[in-house]
Amino acid sequence: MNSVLPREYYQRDTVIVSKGLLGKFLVRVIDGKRLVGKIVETEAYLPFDDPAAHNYIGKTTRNAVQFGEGGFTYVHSMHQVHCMDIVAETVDVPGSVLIRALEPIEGIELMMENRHTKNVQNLTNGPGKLCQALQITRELNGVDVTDEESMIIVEDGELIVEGRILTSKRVGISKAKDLPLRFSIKGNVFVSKS
DNA sequence: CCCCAGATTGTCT
DNA sequence: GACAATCTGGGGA
Repeated sequence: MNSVLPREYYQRDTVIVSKGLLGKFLVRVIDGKRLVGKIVETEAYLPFDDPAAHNYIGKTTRNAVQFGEGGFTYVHSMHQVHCMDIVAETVDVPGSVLIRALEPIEGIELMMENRHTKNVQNLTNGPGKLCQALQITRELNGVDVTDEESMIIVEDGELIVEGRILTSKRVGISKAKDLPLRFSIKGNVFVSKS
């Protein structure tokens, strides 16, 4: 088993954390069973002056966790679908990293049940899909991913060097849509399509 | 209390 | 590639 990434890992610039989380393992523990996916695609939502970020309108009940310390989950739902971020930086610096796609590693059978499909490439290749596969709902908002006892943790994995990172425009937003803040592992087939 | 926009997905053309 | 499905939080009246 890999070591859990420490708090300090997240207390850095949002873009640095977004790139750094590529190749790391997202672990969801359900009844002692581990569902594991390697993070292959992320997007950065900046702490300030980012009109596409949920923090742009200021602190609200929904986005409050973004204004807290780094290393906690931020789960929200829209269009009857859930999305999960991991909060970066520190108190009152509300940057976050949207987890857009995973490569399934462990617990694939259960992910298939949750997604009602046996197509491995269609299990976790999108922010809403991976939340369904890992049973992530908004009760899991604000979970500490640096605590081994949590139901969601992030474990150390591969270091993806700059040359293997594909940088592109963020997906599915209407504001600040041209900023190059989407990061993925070049050539990985589990990266979301659109 | 009502209205609306939104970090999506699956399906149909 | 277009579009509907249909939920939640925020903001204004």
